[in-house]
Amino acid sequence: MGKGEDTRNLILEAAVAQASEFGFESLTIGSLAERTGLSKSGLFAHFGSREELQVAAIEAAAARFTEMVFAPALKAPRGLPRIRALFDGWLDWTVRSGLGHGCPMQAAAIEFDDRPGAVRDAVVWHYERLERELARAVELAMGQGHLRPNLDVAQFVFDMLGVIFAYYHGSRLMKRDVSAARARAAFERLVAAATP
Amino acid sequence: MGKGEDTRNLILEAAVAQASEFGFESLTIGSLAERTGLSKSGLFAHFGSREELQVAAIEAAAARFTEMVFAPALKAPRGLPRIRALFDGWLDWTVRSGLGHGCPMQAAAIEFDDRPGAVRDAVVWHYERLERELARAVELAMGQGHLRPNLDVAQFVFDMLGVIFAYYHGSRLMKRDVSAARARAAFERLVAAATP
DNA sequence: GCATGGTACGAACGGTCGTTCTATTTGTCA
DNA sequence: TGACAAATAGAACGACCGTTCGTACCATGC
Repeated sequence: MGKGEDTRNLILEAAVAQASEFGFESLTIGSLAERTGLSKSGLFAHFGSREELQVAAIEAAAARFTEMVFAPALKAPRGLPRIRALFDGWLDWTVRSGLGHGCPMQAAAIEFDDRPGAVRDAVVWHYERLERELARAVELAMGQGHLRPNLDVAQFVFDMLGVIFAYYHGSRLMKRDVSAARARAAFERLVAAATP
Repeated sequence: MGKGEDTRNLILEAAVAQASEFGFESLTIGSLAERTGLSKSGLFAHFGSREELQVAAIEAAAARFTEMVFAPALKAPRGLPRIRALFDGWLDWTVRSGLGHGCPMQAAAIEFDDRPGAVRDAVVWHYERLERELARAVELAMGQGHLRPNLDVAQFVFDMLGVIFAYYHGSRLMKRDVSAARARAAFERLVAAATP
């Protein structure tokens, strides 16, 4: 495909980085044009509107998450090891992605949770997919006998999300180095309560 | 004090409501002027800058949280009942406050976690206070014998925050009615693991 | 009843916003 | 290489941004 595709990907890379630091509301045509060295109209031509640009940035962030967290976890043996790999990868995927600032998906989730529209729909869609995949990994672990068979899967996913969110809060806002250790401790207690 | 104080409070009430729905980045002089029926310059005169307005809105939101969550919980007997009161009040304080949209403090936490400045400082300050008060309540419960004496207080606070954040995620973004029940179940498991 | 000072208004500033046009450059393929 | 399409630039638009300034209102204390 043409060179337009490359430019588009370059723009989205810059967009995800900027959203990680300043949120999706900061994704303006002008600031992204300056960041990428394009003209406003040249950049705009790749997307029909600002909203489409934001949606594309969500998709790009989700793709990066899949690549950085899910794909590596699939290499771990199914069951508890894979769940651990998911959790570990989830904790620092933004840093390993070179984003170095907050998780863009969570930023989008907060920014758009009360704003109906295409962006919100995209965020919800990706979180549903994420939680579904997570639930599937838990069920696999139950099938392997790593987790007890009467485990409430949705509750386990809920609890695991809580640990991640508390970690983001502690590390990104409060800048506490101890947050990673706290998150791992919480996760281990969660697993211990779910083993047969 | 004069009528200026009243107007200022009216502005801040509108600001907190708007931040609950659209975030603190949406707090523009123009939109708030229209919302309150004031002129732009008339509203602006109450604050030296937009940033000061945002800080004042943070303070107002924090004051509302104290009034709606902490103050009622202090009426509960110290120990576990008070912690339960804090948790219950925390879950739906925005609804009882007439905000009806997301928790403004969490929105501010995400929006400003990577943006140094007065707003971020205010957010961090209030979360530190909140977690300190929470830790004090836990210590009181340990003193009462409701929680085991070797409990890791900071870890308990971390876990409790996680439950709250997971609840906000489930109820505000994913619009799942079951989130409150999941949050209560998670909290009860947390308490059960912390009792002597 | 009148001065005084806090309170609000209206107009204007330079800048940025998203978006729309029309050119112009650039890349691709016969 | 030449033709044609894709990709980018440039200028302009109306709207809104935060902020400043000069002026009017209006409540209060004498």
